[in-house]
Amino acid sequence: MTVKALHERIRNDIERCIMSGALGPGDRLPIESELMQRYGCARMTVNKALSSLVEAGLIERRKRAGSFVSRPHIHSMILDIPDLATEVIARGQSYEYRPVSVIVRRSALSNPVMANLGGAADVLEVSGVHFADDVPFAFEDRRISLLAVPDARAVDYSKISPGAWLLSHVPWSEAENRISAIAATTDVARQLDVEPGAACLLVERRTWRGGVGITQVHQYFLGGTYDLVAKFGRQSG
Amino acid sequence: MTVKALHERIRNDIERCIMSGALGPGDRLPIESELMQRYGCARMTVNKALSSLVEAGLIERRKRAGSFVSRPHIHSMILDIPDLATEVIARGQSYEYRPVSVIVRRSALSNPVMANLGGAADVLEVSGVHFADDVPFAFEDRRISLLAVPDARAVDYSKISPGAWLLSHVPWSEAENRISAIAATTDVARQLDVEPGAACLLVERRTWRGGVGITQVHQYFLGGTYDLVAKFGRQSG
DNA sequence: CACGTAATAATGTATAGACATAATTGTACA
DNA sequence: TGTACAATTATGTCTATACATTATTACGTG
Repeated sequence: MTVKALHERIRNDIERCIMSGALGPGDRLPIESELMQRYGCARMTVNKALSSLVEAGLIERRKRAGSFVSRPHIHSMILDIPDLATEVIARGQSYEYRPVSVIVRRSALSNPVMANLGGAADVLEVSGVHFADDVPFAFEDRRISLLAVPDARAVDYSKISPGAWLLSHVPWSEAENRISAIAATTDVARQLDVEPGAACLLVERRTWRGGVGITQVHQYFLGGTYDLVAKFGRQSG
Repeated sequence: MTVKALHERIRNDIERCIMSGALGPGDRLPIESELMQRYGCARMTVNKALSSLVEAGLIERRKRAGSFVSRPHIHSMILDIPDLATEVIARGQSYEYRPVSVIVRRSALSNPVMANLGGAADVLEVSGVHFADDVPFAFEDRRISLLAVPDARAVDYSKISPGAWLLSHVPWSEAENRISAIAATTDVARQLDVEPGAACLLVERRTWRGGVGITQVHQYFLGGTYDLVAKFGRQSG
């Protein structure tokens, strides 16, 4: 796969130097006019390559001082959050979601959980279990703002999981995931058919669209049957 | 914080439209020449703004067709992995690392764990416990390739944790994290001073530099005392 | 009607030059 | 000696223009 554009070639050249360690954190890059000569091109072309590296967090630039390879921060990595149904099916297993309960709760402003989902509007509470080959592997407990997503009320969640339905019907702009480990409560344990106290991976996700809360969900994954993978090239923060 | 550059202003204007939902996935943006007129600037300026949005994965552009808001993929998010010492201290607690064992293991190629760390070279195995206010909250079990990092042998790990030492002495280019929940083994439970079977968050991290394995670590966090947060603006891929 | 070809509309890349901005370095003066 | 100020250097932004690329649309002929 050859790179055509000159600015991309320049970018890739420098990126390779950084990735291979030939240029380490803090090292200074050649100045624009030197790269300009080396590649026999205009300054704007070099500039585009370097700007792209800045956006990617690979280098930092200071006026009068020059361009420098930035120190990688371990703090931010790319986390892959696969779609449950897709991943299970990709493993050659059958996937199914079975709702446990669906209720509409009149919102009370005093409830802090609700405040996130648009204040005084009603909230749909849907809980259910995800199965792989008819074995439960995740229990989820979700709240959906009926203010933001009135259509969610009419959906038949025995046909489609609320996550899948939301993903394909509601555009969203921001999300936050919190990942931790907890011991299964009796409730969760019963749904997942394990002993209370078994280790579970808990993913708490909240989703917004332009500042308005759409949904929040607690997903309890059976320890060992599921893991999240965060791959990483390089990043600055 | 006012944005100075015009291309950034244009970029932010459009970004806000997308984030607020005024422009939804699939919607078409004005063509360059229209934005050019609207902002009274040259085409290259508009182009820079739009290119930046492409790099950020917010929009996609097709020749002759135009620019379109891209559909967000839930698959990749930014995961924040804080530095343990920094985070504990930020909470106003005291931080300490105490090594449990440090041994040099002659590598055997047949051992698949070793293969990752450079084949036939020796490997340093360091395990220890992280304390917050003298209470253990994480146990870690780490292997360091002495081929990639010969200096690691001479470090006094009762003074500095291997993670902290590596971070400040060894540049790296790639990493992978695998996150899951497990029940504490008797070994881990003893180190963390909990009952065997207690829920733990397990983070397995592997780090490379230009394809050469540097270190791999298993970190067991006491369930509940620690969680990872993945924030998210918008991403495509 | 089908199909190949030309016109067209949009983005993609690149240039050369201009002026702005910021940080460092050097110099001159108190 | 130290400090204020000016010169220098490297990046930051923007313009106006040119030509390349590519997908769509329109057209015209067999």
